[in-house]
Amino acid sequence: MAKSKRKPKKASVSANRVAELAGVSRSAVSRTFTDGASVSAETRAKVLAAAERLGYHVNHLARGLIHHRSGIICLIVAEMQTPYQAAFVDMATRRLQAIGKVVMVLNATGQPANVEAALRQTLNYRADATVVVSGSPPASLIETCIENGQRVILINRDDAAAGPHVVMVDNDTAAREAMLMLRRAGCVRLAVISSTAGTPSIIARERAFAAAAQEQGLEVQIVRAGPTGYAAGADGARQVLALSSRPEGVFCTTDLLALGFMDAARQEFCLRVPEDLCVIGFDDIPEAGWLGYNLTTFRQPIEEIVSQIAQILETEDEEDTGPRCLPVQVVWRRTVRP
Amino acid sequence: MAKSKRKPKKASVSANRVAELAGVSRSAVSRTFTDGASVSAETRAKVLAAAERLGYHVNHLARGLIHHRSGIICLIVAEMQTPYQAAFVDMATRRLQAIGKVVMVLNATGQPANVEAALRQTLNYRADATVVVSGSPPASLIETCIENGQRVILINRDDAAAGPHVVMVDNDTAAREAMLMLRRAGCVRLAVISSTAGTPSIIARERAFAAAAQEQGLEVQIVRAGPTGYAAGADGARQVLALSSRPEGVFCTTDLLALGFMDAARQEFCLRVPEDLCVIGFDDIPEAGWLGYNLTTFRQPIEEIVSQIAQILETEDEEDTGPRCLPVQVVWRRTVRP
DNA sequence: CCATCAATTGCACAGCCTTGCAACAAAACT
DNA sequence: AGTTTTGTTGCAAGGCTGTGCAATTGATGG
Repeated sequence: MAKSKRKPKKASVSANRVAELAGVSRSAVSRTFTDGASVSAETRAKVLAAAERLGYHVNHLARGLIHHRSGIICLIVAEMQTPYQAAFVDMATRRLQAIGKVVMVLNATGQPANVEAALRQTLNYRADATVVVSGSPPASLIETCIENGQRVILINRDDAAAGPHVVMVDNDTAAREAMLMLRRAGCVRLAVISSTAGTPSIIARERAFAAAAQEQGLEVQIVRAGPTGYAAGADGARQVLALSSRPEGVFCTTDLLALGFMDAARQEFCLRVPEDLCVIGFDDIPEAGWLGYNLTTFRQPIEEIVSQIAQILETEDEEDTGPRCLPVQVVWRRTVRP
Repeated sequence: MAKSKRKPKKASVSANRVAELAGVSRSAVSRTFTDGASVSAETRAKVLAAAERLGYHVNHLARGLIHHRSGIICLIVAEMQTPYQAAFVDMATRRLQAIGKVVMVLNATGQPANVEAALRQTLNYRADATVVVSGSPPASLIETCIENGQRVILINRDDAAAGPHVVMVDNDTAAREAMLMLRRAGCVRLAVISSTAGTPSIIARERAFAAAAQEQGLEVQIVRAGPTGYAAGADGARQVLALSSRPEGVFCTTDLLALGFMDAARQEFCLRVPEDLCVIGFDDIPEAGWLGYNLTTFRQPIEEIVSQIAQILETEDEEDTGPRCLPVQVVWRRTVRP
């Protein structure tokens, strides 16, 4: 009588009905739809015909019940409307579908509690694996996942020590390279435009850039004007360019920050890029290549990251191969003087 | 023996084990996790304690098996990396999670066959409903969905006649309004920059704009330079602005097209917007509000669309309320002279 | 003290599928 | 022809949960 009570509509057609119509046993139907099972061509044909006529589709819920694996991969993600995350989800769904998986997207935007709720769903649906792109899941829940035979794959977040698989990108090398690029362009006063999000990736980029600069005896100003995004980049520009000695070279920890920064620099401070100011981003989102920006940046190897995920999924053994670190590639465009 | 054979890892903990540990029947466990079931506070507490200790999570696969509804909503989408689609998926996952559903994303980018495969998965997992955002599913499969008691919700595609629910946006009124806005800004030579995608929405916008212009006795040039996106917008500009009598007012059927168009117009033809050229877009993606663009456009009411979806899902009766058409709102910025 | 009632609990079945096992038929071989 | 091999097929059990029904319990009222 509760509000959640729904009438079961029309029961969907089951293997029983197909078997009946085809004049074979239910097992035969099952085997027809199971790879590698032993069925004669004749019965197979009969079954397929009957299935087609009735609109039968194997119930993956029941199948998952038996196999202890549902074929579902959970993707825990937040801020999905940002270009980088969107591109990632796009690529991931495509690749994982190609290897016969299906992706359940759990949006963990907002409170950290949402990550926990998302991870719970993962367990409820007996997902084959969980890919965490955003947010930091509580260690206890990760443990539960693993104890239940589930795999957890962390992308660009090395905080959780052992257990889950980790795929990350070589933020350090990239950030150091960025510093050298600005240095070679003749920039002396440097700044990092970053965000208050404080994700492992962003922190790593800030730190590595600052460390590299310090080794050269250069001072770096770090500005975090808000949550990662265009607006924070623009605000960062307003903070940093109003100073008497404005920076000549800027490393933005995200492309979106870089684009906001450049727009504010040009519109509100009448600065030219790269003549007055060199800018480097990170991610290589599509917008970075637009005519108005031509942002020099580092390409996140999304395809490779997803390939690593696919590879982990297809590997039998639970060997902890340690974190996999992928190189990033610099994309030269026109916001840094050569 | 097939390659797909996997060892079932560790069997996850079932209600049986919890019942055992708590010293109650398995039914008690089940009822503890069922809303509105009759359990004493005492046993409930015992069960919860045992469940916590064992890391038990209700198996939604088995639950779905009984209820004939899995709690899964399938979202069939393509080109997910584009800002509009990404924003839609973001909003949809958030809202649907809030009403206790979980979203399975099926990427139908590429061949039309992919849509069919996606719709099959929908049936395999006994989804409560399927939301089609991209692609045109074959009518026969939609029929199968409905026969199996599943709901199909089409967004911005009115092609399928009866049966599924349809939520769409008032493209016609918006496009006519766009025409009037350009007219009032004093533009006489008009153009529509569109794409070769040929989705119902885009076609509707083209047609309505052209019809409105014709009523005023104005000629309109329609250019489709490629698949919907930034590049096609820039190419459209190259085609249309190279002519001797270039248009003064341009309606782009998508913001992404508009941004590409504007960039090419400014960079490659040294035209000023809106002094030399007025531009109107459609969607109101975040990029449209960036400082360098300030694009006047029409806001797609994403929240309202998703609200409609939620409302359909929460309605008991399968009454076909006919297509729901939502108004779009004009967002005045600075690419059209007032 | 007994009857009545409500609340709780356990049993057993249903829901849909996969698969080991055994039975079976046909084909291949000696 | 008899025997072994190979390939099919059906039976039945198992996986996990929700729920109708009946039974039990405790409380309430006369």
